[in-house]
Amino acid sequence: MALASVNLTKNQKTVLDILENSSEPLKAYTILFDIQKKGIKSPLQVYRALDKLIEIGKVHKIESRNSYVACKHEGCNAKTSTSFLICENCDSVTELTGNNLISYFSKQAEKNNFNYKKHNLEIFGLCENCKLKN
Amino acid sequence: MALASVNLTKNQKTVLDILENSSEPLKAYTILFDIQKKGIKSPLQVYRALDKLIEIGKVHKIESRNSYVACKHEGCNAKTSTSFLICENCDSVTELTGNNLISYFSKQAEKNNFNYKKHNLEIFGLCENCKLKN
DNA sequence: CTTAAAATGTTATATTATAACATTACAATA
DNA sequence: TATTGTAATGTTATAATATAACATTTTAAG
Repeated sequence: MALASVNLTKNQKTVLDILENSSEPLKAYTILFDIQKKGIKSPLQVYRALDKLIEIGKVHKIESRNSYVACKHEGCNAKTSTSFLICENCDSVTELTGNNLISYFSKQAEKNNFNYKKHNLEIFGLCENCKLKN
Repeated sequence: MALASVNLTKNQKTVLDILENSSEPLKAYTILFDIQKKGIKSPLQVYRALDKLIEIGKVHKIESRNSYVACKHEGCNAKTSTSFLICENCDSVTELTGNNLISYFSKQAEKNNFNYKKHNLEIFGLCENCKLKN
């Protein structure tokens, strides 16, 4: 079986590759336009690759921006939950890790008799670089 | 000046009214179809009303669902930040309030030298009713 | 009243995402 | 290796979500 990445297909590898080499989140149609040389011609091919990559946790979607970002954490367990710091100035994105968020949210949910399963968290503000510049 | 709601225009009132009387979040085009009798004919009229209502904090957007929900908290200060519990079974939505989340996120952000401004949080799972049924 | 800002009405179009269906690749196993 | 079932692909069309542009009207403040 080996690592999930070993099993990626051509289209999936192509899409993951462009995301991993991007310094910022990309939109589906941006990905499409950037890789039309590599045989991917239709939106659906991009979306299907993204779906799979998200499913195995190699890519996360940033909901508020309709953008996609490659996960940098080897063996990231965020197949479902994601937590991001998003810079409003330069659009850079940092992923928060660690389970302390999950246990915190579980408790918050419990107070409302709600059974926690997963979450999306997007924190907006200024990254270190942009803080210094302003 | 008085309360923000006093200053709402006809279209804004119409859109807010349908959201406040809905038991669940609504999509923009659902709102449009539901209120065409009241003189709203184009998507833009709905989106403009929504933009304004979001700006004054009477409505929040649920990013992962492209849906909109009326805020039930009198004088809600969540003009920008939002925190929701979303039931995966029945799609009901509960808004979390209180500033403890904000101070928690500020600290998490600071650990990454990130200057917190606002956030969107969406927690998915089972609401109290659906927990009991399953 | 006047005037400036905000909201409206309308048409067109941009952006994001999925449906449907025929075909191909591929791994498990009989 | 032949079979077979699952996943992935390729392709066309279309659905769903959201904004641009611009002329006009309403509104509230001075």
